Amino acid sequence: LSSSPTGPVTLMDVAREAGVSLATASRAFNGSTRRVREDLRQRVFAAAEKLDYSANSAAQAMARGRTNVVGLLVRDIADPYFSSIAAGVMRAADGRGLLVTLASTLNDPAREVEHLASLRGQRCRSAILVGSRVQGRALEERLEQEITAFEGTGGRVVTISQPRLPVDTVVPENRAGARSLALELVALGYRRFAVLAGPTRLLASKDRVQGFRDGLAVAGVTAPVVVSGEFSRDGGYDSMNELLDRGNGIDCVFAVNDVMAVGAMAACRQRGLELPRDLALAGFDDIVTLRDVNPALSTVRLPLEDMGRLALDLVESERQQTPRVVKVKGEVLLRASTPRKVAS
Amino acid sequence: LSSSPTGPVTLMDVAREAGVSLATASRAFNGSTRRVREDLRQRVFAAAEKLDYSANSAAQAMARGRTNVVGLLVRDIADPYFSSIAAGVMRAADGRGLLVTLASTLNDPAREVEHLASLRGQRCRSAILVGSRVQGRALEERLEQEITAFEGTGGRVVTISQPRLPVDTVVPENRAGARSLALELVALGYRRFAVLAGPTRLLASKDRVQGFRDGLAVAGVTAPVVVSGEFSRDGGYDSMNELLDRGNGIDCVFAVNDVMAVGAMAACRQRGLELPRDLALAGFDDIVTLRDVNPALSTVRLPLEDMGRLALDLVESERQQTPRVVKVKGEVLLRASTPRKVAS
DNA sequence: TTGTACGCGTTATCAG
DNA sequence: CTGATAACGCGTACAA
Repeated sequence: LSSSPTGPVTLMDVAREAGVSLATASRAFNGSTRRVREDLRQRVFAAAEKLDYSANSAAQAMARGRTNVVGLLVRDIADPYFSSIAAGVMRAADGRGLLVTLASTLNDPAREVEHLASLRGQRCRSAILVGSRVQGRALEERLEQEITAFEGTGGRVVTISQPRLPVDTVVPENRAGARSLALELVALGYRRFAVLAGPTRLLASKDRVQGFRDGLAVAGVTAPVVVSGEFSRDGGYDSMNELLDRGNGIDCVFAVNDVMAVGAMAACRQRGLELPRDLALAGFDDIVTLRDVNPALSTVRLPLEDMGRLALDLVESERQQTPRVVKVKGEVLLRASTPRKVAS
Repeated sequence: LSSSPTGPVTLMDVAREAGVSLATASRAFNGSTRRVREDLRQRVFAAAEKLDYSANSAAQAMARGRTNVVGLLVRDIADPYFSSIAAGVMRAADGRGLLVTLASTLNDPAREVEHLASLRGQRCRSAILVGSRVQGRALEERLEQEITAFEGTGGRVVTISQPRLPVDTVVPENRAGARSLALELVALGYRRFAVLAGPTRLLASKDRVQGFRDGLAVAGVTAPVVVSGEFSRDGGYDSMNELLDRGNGIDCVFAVNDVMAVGAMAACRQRGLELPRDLALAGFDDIVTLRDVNPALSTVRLPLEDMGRLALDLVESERQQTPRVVKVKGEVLLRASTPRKVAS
């Protein structure tokens, strides 16, 4: 070989090997419109191939002022809600030749800000924040400030959540979905409802509870008993236990998300309650896990993967004057966990 | 303010604001051992805070020759096996102040190579390849070549899989685990086994099948019927259907991983077969999903999150002369899906 | 201890 | 269409 393996091979090496200038080599790869003579172009490619050249994207990032990586902030990648969305984002990113760097906030809004700052340092071209916004003006302000800083470096931000931030947002229709669900459950014959809610500060939870309440009110049914807990499987498990301990004559439970519902099922199972004979149960999201849960769980379906793709499309599209909002409908799915109620 | 918002604020801006030289500002942040006078140090930090400075990591990467991002290659982030490992990696990375960029190979070994090349371009400090190696010398050679190139840029590589590549590896004891499982199942009274295997080229599948075979042989039990399919839920579903169509008198099925087992359960359910009454079933991995599957599925537990952490520790530790192998034991977990068999 | 100056690998600008 | 050459933001010998 003409070059000894002294560190990584650079574009300069390729240029030398091809007998062209650095500039020409650069243009051969990413010159706007074919402005390089074909034979030279070929020579450059051949040289690159031979030397096993791989462009240093850090250097490109510096020269261009932007990377081709998009940052993805989720609460917990092991949660199927987030991992499905992540899969959607990654698939879309892949199609555009973008890289995805992932960070988990682990339920801590402060970490969300920290990580976003870190992504800013990386000069990510864009960031996708997924997960419910929380109440609290102080937190929100800190985040807004960081978003401004992020955008100041030329990056774009989008969220998948409630439209509380001045950025493009993919919004699941939590309220409307929960409302529809309530109506359908009433139509099935249920009358005494309970809701397993998440933390009160979580807006997604709040919206779903409210929507469910609305639906019941419209149907003229007694307001539900509400138990609050963590927005997780264990939260659902604990809340269901708490509910059962109280021992009121509930006939249908709505858990504000599927992971909670699934935890609630475990609680029932453990206490010898049989679903849906002894109690009906519904969730929200339609996470993939549900395919394998018994009895099949009624829920409000959100197109998780699509939402991820949508978010990436948004963040890669031309910036608009005012923040866009893409609403995503929830589809009520009635399954075995909420059969039509027979006259009691 | 003293600076107008002309693009991102650089270290230069901070230095100017603090009234020190660029070098001093740089050292204040990452000078090896306190070589900067305390008061200057404070001034620099104050200025950085005021200007909301965030170091441009692309520039740092160039100056240093390495990034603080580790690449993570998985088959599919929506698969709980991979998302649990990813969670472990990310948690560990977080503790070290590292960023994680994630890529999915989507079952295509060629994409694995492509993505690794892409990570090389990013000058990732390290890459973690998770997912079973496949048979095929050509693919392996291409991958080895790319690994060499990756390491040529100063990066480190580790795999979580079979130790086929000349890099540090976290190795689940597939064979021993499956062997133990077989022995325990025989001890429970089962005699006529079937195995739902993955693609024959997948080494993890191959090892597990072989281990299971070994166990049965040791116990003097007839060799199992083997059905091969995809290494996924749908693969398990299809394979189980195929098995049931054949209609031989199997009393216990071993699916080589949990997602396949879960697919197999769905197939049984759909055909009106009741587990474990009509058939016993066991899987491998102990993915989190299993918590919510009914009946509880017997399996061989792998400490997925720990494996992710282990991999990161390995890849961030001092490089050794010869590739290290960290073996991870599988723990047989007998649950409701494989009850002690009553005399038939 | 602090400051000056150079280099990292690319892109982009401006002459040829 | 091609080739010098100046940025890009930071780390770090080297000099003071």
